[in-house]
Amino acid sequence: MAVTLKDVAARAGVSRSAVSRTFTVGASVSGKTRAKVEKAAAELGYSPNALASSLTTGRTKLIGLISNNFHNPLFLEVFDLFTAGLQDRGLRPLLVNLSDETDPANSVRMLRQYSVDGVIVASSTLPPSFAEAFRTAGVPVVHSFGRSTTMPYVHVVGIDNIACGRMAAETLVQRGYTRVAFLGGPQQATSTQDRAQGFLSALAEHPDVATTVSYANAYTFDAGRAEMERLLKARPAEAYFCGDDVLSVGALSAVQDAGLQVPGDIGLIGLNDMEIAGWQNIDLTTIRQPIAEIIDASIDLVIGTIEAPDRHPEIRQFPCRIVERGTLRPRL
Amino acid sequence: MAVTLKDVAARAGVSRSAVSRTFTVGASVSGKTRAKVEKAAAELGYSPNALASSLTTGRTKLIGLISNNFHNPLFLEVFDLFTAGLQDRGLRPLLVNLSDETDPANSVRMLRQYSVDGVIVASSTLPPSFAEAFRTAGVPVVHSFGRSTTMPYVHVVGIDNIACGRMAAETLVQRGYTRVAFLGGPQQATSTQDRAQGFLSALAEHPDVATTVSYANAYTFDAGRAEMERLLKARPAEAYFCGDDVLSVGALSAVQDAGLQVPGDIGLIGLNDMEIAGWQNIDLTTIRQPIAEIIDASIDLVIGTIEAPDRHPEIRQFPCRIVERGTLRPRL
DNA sequence: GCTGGCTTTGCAACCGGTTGCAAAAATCAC
DNA sequence: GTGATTTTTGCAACCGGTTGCAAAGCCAGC
Repeated sequence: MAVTLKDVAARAGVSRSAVSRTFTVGASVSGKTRAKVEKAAAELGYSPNALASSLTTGRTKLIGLISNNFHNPLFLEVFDLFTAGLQDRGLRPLLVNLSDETDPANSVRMLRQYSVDGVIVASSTLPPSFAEAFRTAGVPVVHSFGRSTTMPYVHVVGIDNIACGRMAAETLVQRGYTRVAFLGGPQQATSTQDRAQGFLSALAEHPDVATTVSYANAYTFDAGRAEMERLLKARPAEAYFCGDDVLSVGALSAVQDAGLQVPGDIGLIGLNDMEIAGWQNIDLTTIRQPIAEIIDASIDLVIGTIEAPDRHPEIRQFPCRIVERGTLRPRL
Repeated sequence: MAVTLKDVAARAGVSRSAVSRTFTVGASVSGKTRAKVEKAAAELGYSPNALASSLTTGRTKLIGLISNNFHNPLFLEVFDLFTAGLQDRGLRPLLVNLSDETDPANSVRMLRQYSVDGVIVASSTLPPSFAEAFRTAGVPVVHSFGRSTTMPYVHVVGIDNIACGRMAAETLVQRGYTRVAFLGGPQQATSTQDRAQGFLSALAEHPDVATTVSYANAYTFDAGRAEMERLLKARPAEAYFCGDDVLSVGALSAVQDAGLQVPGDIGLIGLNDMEIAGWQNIDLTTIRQPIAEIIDASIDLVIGTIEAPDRHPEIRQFPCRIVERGTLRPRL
């Protein structure tokens, strides 16, 4: 059915090696045979079998892209950038949806069966141990949007969540809010833990500002809305730093439905700057996470590690910045 | 580095075939050797190389998942369901982002290099010819969310866009609107063409209802908003059927910003029922597209075609239904 | 025309598996 | 225990490529 190396060799009247060589860059072939081979290949519609060649070269150009965030609109942008970025570099993403299953062993095994050259774990909620399982199995791996530890065992690319928490706190203080709160995502998510820590530690320097903390049980609209509804029953804070943008939008809708004004009665600041945050009927003030840079760096790191497997684990953190929109009152 | 069949065979004291057989279901192995092999495999941490075996079996269990919709939140749900559904059936999605490149030849070549067992084209904007290129190349293919023609050349799974247009029209008439409009997506998208056709043909039976048509230049928030802003400058219709949900939300935001009430002054009905449409601060009345069914059917069809390549091209259409929310006034 | 150096070519082994076939082993019937 | 039948096993060839190596081809210089 499919046309192979042998067919082309026969047609071109050369050896199989000659054909193989014309399709490997940097191999030694004379102009004459190359021409013959290319002609035959074109006539037969031949294109080399990437999988077969991977057997000997040890490279499949397949990259496992693992995520458990299939409900956060930000991740559509993430997938867009990852797939486009990998393609541009001649790599192919093998997508793994981890939503249900949480056992890393399974994913490790499966991705090794397909001998992926490397793995990118794109998640802010998976524990570091997940990505580490790949390293242990000898697969180059980078954890994107992960938590940075001081002694990383794998590459981690992302933002400084503690600094973001601090940035949110300082922004709220600057805007003159005196009763502020953190509305986090699930408490076991490292991203939420770090954001809370940064937020609280910055506010510790402002004893005049009252601070509270609570957690939604997921990074979802419904969870954010439910938690905010709960908060509104008692005396709410003047401004909330929400764990992420979807959560913020959920909270926003609860506030509006309660008949309160944003940012007049209650201020909100999110984190991520997903596309939707800029939609004029959402118009969420938020902290922008530079996902394009994070993804670029992640791809570069995974490629670098494929080429030099013993490369030392690296942390790459990208600065975030506030995107001013309509859910926080202006600077005093 | 990696442990292979040979290593296991040596350790278990059997031939390579014996090892291969214990890992192929339905092969003839005695309980005794199977035990020996499994023990050795476990000790060595062996798992078979799927790519190597694909060489002889001709099956990679790789499915190309091609899309150009990386900016429509609906497609995050689509990717979620596709990846999960494929995984459940032991298949792996090789994701292809077609956003920039539009030449099918390239994708065909690339996916053949990776000898995918089949291809799913998930897009409502790509022309039928795109999916057909795979069929011509001998690759099992199904076009999900595609246009159904009477004489299909490939499997097409989706909804009846003409019927949806008609459903929208009839709904608007039932609600007592007398000046209605279609606000389509890009005019060259087959989905928009069909929805317009259904909408207009149904309204042709209601000569008392004034009907207009216009098109946004993309299925995006900004395009929907821009087009609605333009429409609001003249005397707008009483109700709009928008090409899809993102477009609707864009239009919605324009209407609200103009100080008009929805559904009081202007009614809106979308199509898709993406998750966000149900968010309480969007609360979009829309026509629900049963994506889970569509995706399930797509996967079944692609598997069926892998098993029986000469299978006749099939059309599978799933019924849509109205999801009542807050952007259309109630039935009179 | 011959020698030496460099390039090109084909052979054959190999990558990690699968599988048809025939021999060996186990099972069965008597 | 014997012969016939069935099951299990290993050999060897193959899937579609790559690559080290040595032979062949080429060209320059003398």
